Amino acid sequence: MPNDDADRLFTFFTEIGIIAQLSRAAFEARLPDGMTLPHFTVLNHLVRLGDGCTPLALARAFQVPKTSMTNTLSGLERKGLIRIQPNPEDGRSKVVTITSAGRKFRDSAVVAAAETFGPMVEKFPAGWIETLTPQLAEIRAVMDRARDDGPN
Amino acid sequence: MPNDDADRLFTFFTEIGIIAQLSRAAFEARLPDGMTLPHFTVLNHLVRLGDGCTPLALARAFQVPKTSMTNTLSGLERKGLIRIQPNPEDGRSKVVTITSAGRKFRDSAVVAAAETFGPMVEKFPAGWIETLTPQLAEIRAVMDRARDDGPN
DNA sequence: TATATTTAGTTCGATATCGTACTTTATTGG
DNA sequence: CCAATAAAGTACGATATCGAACTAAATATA
Repeated sequence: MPNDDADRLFTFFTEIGIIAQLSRAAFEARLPDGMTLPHFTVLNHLVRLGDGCTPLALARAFQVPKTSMTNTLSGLERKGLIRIQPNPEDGRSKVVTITSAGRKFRDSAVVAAAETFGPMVEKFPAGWIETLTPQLAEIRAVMDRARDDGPN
Repeated sequence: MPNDDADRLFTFFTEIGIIAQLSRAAFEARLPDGMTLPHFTVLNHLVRLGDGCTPLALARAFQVPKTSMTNTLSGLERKGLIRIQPNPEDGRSKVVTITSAGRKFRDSAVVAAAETFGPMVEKFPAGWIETLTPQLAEIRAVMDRARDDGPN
């Protein structure tokens, strides 16, 4: 790879990183007390894609180590936003379900997100989000595959 | 903001966040021992934009709290990759300079980056990086401005 | 000039992240 | 059926991140 290509790539990932950091900080600033973005993200996933998945499935969905997911889930359970129960179909694993308090919290966080990002998005050029998102999704998919191939 | 818009926004930032996470993990896996992405990013900044800036300037450049920058810099100094000296022009502040070991390290990390991202980028659709990067930069600029306006 | 305010940096404490190693349960191969 | 291996989850330790409060130095104000 020529050096210029490396530079461009690096710039690209740097922009991605800074946007991720800024959006996370902006969103978390609106969240109550000890709640973090991962907490909300998990609740959102449970609402949108359904209950009853295992901790490991969640860890894979968000590309985090399972120890990180253990920590996130225990925080949510401590706050009464989810329940973690033994999996009747597999003694090794558990099943995560969202509580009604969890649903309520998620809904109010969606409102918070709207308030955080609403004023911002009005200033983005029209249609960018719609065209960028699928492109980013594809880039993500490529990176996922590269990762699955393992480090060669 | 309608709910659909909120959803789209959320999806967008989620993709951004996952790409940031994947790229960081892929890159750090190539870095020796205790080196992190922020370590490299600071060295890269010193090489590309020049030596002799203050810790606070670096913290602002990367949008991190100054306490985080203190930690990053002390790690780099411990490894002999930078020097931190008193600022002769301002008794409160310090001046950061990169050592030759730091330069050498940065150069080899650039190679590592090329090896990490080279095989990946070949699989991205041609030209995407070139068109996406300026768009992301503009989105980032909008978010920066929104942040500077402060919480209203 | 004397005091108040602002600025740069650090220290400290709380929490997040994540790798390693472990326990428990399932699955596989003989 | 039994041993070997794999898989799910957790405990633990190391480090990163970051907010609050602090110190020291510079600047503003009276």
